[in-house]
Amino acid sequence: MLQANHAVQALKYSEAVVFGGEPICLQSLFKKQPVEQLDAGRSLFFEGDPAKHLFEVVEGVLRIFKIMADGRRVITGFLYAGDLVGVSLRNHYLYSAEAVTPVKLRRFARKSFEDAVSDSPELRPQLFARLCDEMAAAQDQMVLLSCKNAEERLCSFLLQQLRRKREQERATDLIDLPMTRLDIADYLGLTIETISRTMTKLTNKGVVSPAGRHSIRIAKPGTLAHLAGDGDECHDSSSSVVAFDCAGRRH
Amino acid sequence: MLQANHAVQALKYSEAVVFGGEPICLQSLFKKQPVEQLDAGRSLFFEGDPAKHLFEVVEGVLRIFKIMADGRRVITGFLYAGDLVGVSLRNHYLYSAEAVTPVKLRRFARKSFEDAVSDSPELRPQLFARLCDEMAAAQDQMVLLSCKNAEERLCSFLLQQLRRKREQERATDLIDLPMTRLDIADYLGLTIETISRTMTKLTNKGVVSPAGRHSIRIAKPGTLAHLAGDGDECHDSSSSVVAFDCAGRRH
DNA sequence: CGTATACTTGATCGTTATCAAGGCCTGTGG
DNA sequence: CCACAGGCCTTGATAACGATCAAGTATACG
Repeated sequence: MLQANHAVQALKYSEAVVFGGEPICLQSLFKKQPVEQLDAGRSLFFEGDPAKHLFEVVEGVLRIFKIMADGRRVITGFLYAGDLVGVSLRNHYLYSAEAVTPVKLRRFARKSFEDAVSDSPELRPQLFARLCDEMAAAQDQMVLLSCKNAEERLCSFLLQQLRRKREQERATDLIDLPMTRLDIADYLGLTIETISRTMTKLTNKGVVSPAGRHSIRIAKPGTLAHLAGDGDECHDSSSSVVAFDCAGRRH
Repeated sequence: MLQANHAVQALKYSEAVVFGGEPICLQSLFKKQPVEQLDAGRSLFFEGDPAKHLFEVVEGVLRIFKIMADGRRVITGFLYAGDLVGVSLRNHYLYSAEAVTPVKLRRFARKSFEDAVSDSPELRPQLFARLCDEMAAAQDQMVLLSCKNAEERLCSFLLQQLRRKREQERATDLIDLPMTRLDIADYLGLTIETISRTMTKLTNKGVVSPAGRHSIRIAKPGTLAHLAGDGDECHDSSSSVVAFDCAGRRH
């Protein structure tokens, strides 16, 4: 959710100067703010807290999650450098946020942020686009949680990590997983044991090979994509009806 | 998702006239558009289609869904009178939309809508608020799909319907379910058999009593809320840490 | 080096999917 | 008005997938 566009960040910032200090991209808004540090495992805010600030992740990884009445935790997303935290809400945070790794971030007062975005015809569509990306990610996650089995879920997750890595680095097959197995389990709606077993299964199949506890090598990205079960994203509009008729029934 | 605010619709529309034709609420934008009809079961658009239009639901119920590669269907939401369809996207629809019941709706060109909202300092926060509501709904659905068992899921769904009904009608205990069991199943990530069995179980417990195929009486709303397992929405920020420590592990 | 934490593996159980059959509304045509 | 057909729903039997319980192993950190 709220994927990064930080590749063009520096460029946009220089453009901002040209337009008499009017920032052109969302990140440039945060540029003047001091960088704050958050140790691994520390909380940034809690679900239900008054939402006084937004944050931009400068470095590190955050998890955002909800706790159910009986103590079960649902991680609704991980946030990386360039992502914004705390946008999709009104008066109170929708979720809690914690540092997975040591995190560097910039803080922005909610009111000022909203005013700045509201005043700028450049920033508004950018914020809107981010919300839409976040919405699309949320829907993909619903599909995953509704339909996919353990293997498909884990493959989808690994694929997601691989894609993110490839956006910032050419031709990588080594991805790092800074979060724990429990984090992954709570994100995918599974248990740590199932994560562990499925990981072993993928290793035995030769799809991945472990490279330390928080790192993994993707040996067969194609197989991984196939096992993720997203069906190569074939959005043939006319075939939707057909697919509905011969609908399988697996959960 | 995109909950209705239609109670204040008429008022806002009259205010719009005062401000020299500048519409004050999102629905008033659609007021001039002709009402279109869609028979039950017919498609409004397909996932992946170029998103040329937005729609306002005037009457009836829509389902929005995605079809997976193997034909499985995930219903990501139902839309009712006052809801907007097709907002959270960019160039292509994120999901398919079909009429559950005969539907009346108003169409608006995407470009015109975006221009109108972009130009209006009144409309912008309204659209933003709707997106946030939609996001909150999506996250609740993720929690449901991640953690809740069949009974909790069905109770959550029934409670959702009851709340919606009560927003427009005082003290109702009779709700109608225009969608089929298959729709409910695909929305809750279950099968029709499980929906049926759970419904019977709730009937035996005296929590609900069936009133025809597409209608149901909520005999014990309190029990229903308790069984839904949302824990009375107790957002005590300090207790989040405690809850995490004694976290249960059920999926 | 030792301890705590994270992870892996194994055995068993439970919930829900799946397969199968029967019953009930709904709408249609005689 | 009734009979029939089709879809929709319910109920039952069985199986599978993943949760849970339990034990053992590896890794990070003091």
